[in-house]
Amino acid sequence: MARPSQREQILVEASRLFSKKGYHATTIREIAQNRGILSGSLYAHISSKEDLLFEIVDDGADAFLSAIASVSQSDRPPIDKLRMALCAHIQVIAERMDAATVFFHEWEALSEERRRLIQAKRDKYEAHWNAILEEGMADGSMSMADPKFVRLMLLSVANWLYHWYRPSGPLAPEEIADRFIQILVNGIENPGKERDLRA
Amino acid sequence: MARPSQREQILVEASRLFSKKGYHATTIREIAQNRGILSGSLYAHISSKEDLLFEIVDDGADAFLSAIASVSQSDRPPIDKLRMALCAHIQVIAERMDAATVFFHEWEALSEERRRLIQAKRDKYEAHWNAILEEGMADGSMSMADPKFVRLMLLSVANWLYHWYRPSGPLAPEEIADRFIQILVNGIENPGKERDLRA
DNA sequence: CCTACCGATCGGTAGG
DNA sequence: CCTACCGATCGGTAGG
Repeated sequence: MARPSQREQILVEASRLFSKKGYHATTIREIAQNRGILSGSLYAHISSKEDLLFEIVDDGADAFLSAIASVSQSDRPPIDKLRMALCAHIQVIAERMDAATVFFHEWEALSEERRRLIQAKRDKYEAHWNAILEEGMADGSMSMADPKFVRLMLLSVANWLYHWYRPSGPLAPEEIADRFIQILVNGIENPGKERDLRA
Repeated sequence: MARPSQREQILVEASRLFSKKGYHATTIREIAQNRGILSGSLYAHISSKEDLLFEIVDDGADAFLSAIASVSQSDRPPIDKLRMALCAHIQVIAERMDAATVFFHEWEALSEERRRLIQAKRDKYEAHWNAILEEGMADGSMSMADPKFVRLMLLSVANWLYHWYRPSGPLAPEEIADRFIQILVNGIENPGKERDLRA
């Protein structure tokens, strides 16, 4: 990787500020100042503040999509795919916390046309998860009354990471994924104790 | 309930706009206009825009806390408490979607002092969940390697609701809670198929 | 990338 | 609750 261009560095700085303060609360003067230039000079590299937001959010959507695409294409058993998909999702967030925060927090600030574009990528992403769960039901390795809620549960847990994950924390992304999968796969009820006897 | 005061109606309108457009993107002129008055007249009812945000967020925190407090105090079995706590959480969000969205999305826009106040209430809320899980482990009805992650999973799922729940949707809060609890309690692995044989 | 600036709009106030 | 307004700041541009 060559040294990052000024444009790339502007994007990194915008991600940082948008994630910390929010899109609307961040001024282009702050972004410019932190890059050592004046606000007017920003416009030699970008054409509008919203373009900056769109590029961050769209890059994020692509990162999630390409991570799960490679998992979907593997020929591992479905429960392994589930673990790999969750791990990949967590890694995307872990490696770009700022962009992930902007992705979940600020994508609705985009114009309607661009919002639709991002929504389409989100739909595509969810479809990958659905496919993994359906495969698991088809081969008998998974059993669930409501796959839609399992997917919702998985993505809720995976997405919520942007609220609490810290790269300096004690657990690597793989370990976090393992713990969630273990809970989800086995459940929390103690098999030694019959539920029906307690009611 | 008597007719709501102008102040209460301003809070409702502010919740609606803050949740839809974000705190910083909402102007006090919009709030005033939607209440049929001019922006300057707002200040007869509130003292600042941030006060409006704080009141919404703080009311939300109190709603979550009082909902789980009544569950904690009941003498039902821990798994029932889990279901009740999740149901109560979902109901708080369902009954005040706008405030819940502002609570999760905009609380970081508060001043540091007020942010600390809200954080303290969030910590207290999490402690209630921990207590329920610990009770379940103590009486043997639940079994988990990592209670911290079970709590994280529960709260991730519960909190993510503000992204997708719609009061007009097909499922009542209780039904949503039931489906999540069923997945979490029983797990998704098909007991008829041994995991170790597939590796 | 800077100088110099624009029209618009922001949260908020004084005085009634 | 209105009239009338404030200082500050916003995103963005023209011309170099």
